[in-house]
Amino acid sequence: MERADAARNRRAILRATEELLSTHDLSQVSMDRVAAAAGVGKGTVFHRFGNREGLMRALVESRVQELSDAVESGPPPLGPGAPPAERLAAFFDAVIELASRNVKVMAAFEQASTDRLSSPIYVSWHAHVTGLLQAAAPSFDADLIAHLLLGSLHSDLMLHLLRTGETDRLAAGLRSMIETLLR
Amino acid sequence: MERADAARNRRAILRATEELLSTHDLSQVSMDRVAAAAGVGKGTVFHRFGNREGLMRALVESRVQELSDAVESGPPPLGPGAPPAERLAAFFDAVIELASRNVKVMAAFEQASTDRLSSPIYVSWHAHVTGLLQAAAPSFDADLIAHLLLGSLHSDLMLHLLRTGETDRLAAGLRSMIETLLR
DNA sequence: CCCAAACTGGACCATCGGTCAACTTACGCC
DNA sequence: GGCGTAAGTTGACCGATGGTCCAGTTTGGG
Repeated sequence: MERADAARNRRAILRATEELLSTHDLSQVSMDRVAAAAGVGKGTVFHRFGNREGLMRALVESRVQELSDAVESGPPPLGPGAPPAERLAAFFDAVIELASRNVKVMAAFEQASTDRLSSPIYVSWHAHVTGLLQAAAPSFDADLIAHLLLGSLHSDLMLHLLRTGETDRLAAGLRSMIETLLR
Repeated sequence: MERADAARNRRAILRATEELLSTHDLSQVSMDRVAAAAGVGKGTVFHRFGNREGLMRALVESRVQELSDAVESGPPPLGPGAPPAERLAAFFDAVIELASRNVKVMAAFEQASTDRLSSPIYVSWHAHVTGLLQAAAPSFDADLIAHLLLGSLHSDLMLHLLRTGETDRLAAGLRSMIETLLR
């Protein structure tokens, strides 16, 4: 069980981190500053989240939960039921939308992460895409192509495109690419 | 003009950095250690390369020069002359080969880099791929697709695949993807 | 040979992520 | 309602890092 004050602090820390990320440059958001902004001691932050990576992962996870639910048990075309090709397209649309609304958070996580490809989120997304790809185009090396497609969501590119408000272009481009691949 | 001793130190520093990267974990390769391994003072390293990013970029550039030359003025299919689709395939084969032989260096550069997409190397590769893509498939958003394809070379994925000796799979997968796209 | 410019080295600095031991607080239980 | 204790909190502290600075050394053109 988590004590009430602990839960309150956890939320305060997450909120403060997000706030700092959205108003300051990533390199300016140190653990000290997060603690100060959240109104807690630095020790508390580490006690709660283990390390910087843990903090950022928790932040990403809080933003990603909704999507995971929709994919696992929501209505088609995102959830089960629709043809694989349509689910794929819907999934990438959804992830791009999510990522563009949270670029800073994603970037912070990537930067703090020692092994992106092993993070639970990446693993689950990769498994999902691989599955759909296998169903839609059995002749492909689905596992690999899934990596390639997911690589498009790297925060580098997202930031680059977001700066000029072109995230629609990314969605459209990826969509047409998937379409062409599966034809 | 660069003085003789300065040139000697520059080479020693680059050699030492590479040596350290190949034998130690990336996080263990600090600027102090590089300086010590090269047998020079830390100040010299910074005087020469400005900062960590500059060091790593110089290292990557030294490894990439050969490929750039081959692309600009070497024999087809890598150099000018061959049909765009073939040049594209040849280019990615070459880059993957290069990257797999220098993963550690690439990873170090990416990690030290504040803005990968603006680095001269990325920019020139992106321009090259965009040009070929435009010629081979005018209906695509070449600029964007070029970003997506180049994203496949991220050191994350390269490291992941290299650990199990699967870089051929990457080359093959990317090749089939390009082929499918241009058909 | 001489001297200005280029280069060098390493002590020094601010800052960072992370630890820890002393202290405080919440809450299940009687 | 009080109480004991497990859980939580804190900030001083630590070692390491990237980067600065300047007093001293070296180089090579005139």
